[in-house]
Amino acid sequence: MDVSVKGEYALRAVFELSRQGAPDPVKIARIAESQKIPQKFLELILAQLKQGGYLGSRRGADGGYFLARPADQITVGDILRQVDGPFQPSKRPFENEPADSPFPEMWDRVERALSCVVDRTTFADLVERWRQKRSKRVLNWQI
Amino acid sequence: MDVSVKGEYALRAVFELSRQGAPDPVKIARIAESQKIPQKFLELILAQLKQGGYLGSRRGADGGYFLARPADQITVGDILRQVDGPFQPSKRPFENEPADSPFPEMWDRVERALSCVVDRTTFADLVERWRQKRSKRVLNWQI
DNA sequence: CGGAATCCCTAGTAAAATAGTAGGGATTGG
DNA sequence: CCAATCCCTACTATTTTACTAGGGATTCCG
Repeated sequence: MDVSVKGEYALRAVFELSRQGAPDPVKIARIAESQKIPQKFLELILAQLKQGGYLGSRRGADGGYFLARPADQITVGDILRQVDGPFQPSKRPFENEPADSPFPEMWDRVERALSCVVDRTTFADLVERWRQKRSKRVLNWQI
Repeated sequence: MDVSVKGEYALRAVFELSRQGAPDPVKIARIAESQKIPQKFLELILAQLKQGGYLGSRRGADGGYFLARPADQITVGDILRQVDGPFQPSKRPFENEPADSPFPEMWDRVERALSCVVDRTTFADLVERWRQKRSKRVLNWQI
């Protein structure tokens, strides 16, 4: 029931790209630094996200990665499934499980509950919440 | 986001014990057979569940395992946490994460959503649903 | 056009987790 | 006493995780 480090990194990277908002590409090196992610590892992750259609890229000097679609059309669930694979509880039923087992139904509930959060949280939402938190902090700091 | 095979085995074993209802101990060999679990592996799992206070046991001929408390006071979440450890999303925040990160809050939501299912589903519930399903099947079979 | 900066692609790898197996010792009921 | 059962420790093969390494392909700039 956990999320891999790779998944975390992927979320952070997409968050970083969403935060910029700008359409100009951001370099891997910059994402890696600002989110404290090993650069070479991040390269692999970003390639995977591009392959999933979530990111685009440009090579050469002044190249980098960018969102392939607006931040309000990419969800946390999209990214996690792309890098960590599907949430497994749905892979049920178990091998030669009797038809009257109560577990598949429960796993369905679990998956729906999970989906309610991760498939409804877009990166636009995350950026908005982040901005709100930050403005509160600045307010406190000014008092 | 998946559940280990060990976790599945643990759930099935406790379900099997709950289904019997009887207070007399059930042998490991019997649980292993009826739920298709490698016996020696199951021994380890049951020991762990006993150590968590969910099961009791008796040795010797006519020994076995039994629920340490009523099935309506053991939840799926209890068992999963005992054998697979705590659900990791709560282990956030990430190392030296900025205070305004939007992720910890999201992981909290995820955990609450998960908890709503696994910590509210008792083995008494599972047995009840199983009985209902089975009675429906029998009904169909009789027509 | 040259060359530097960037992404791209394949491979390898150390450490940890997973899913067991093995072998015998301690208790208990008959 | 003895057979059946749980109990305990250790070992192990396989897979997954979290990276690292090295160079190739593009693109922009001057």
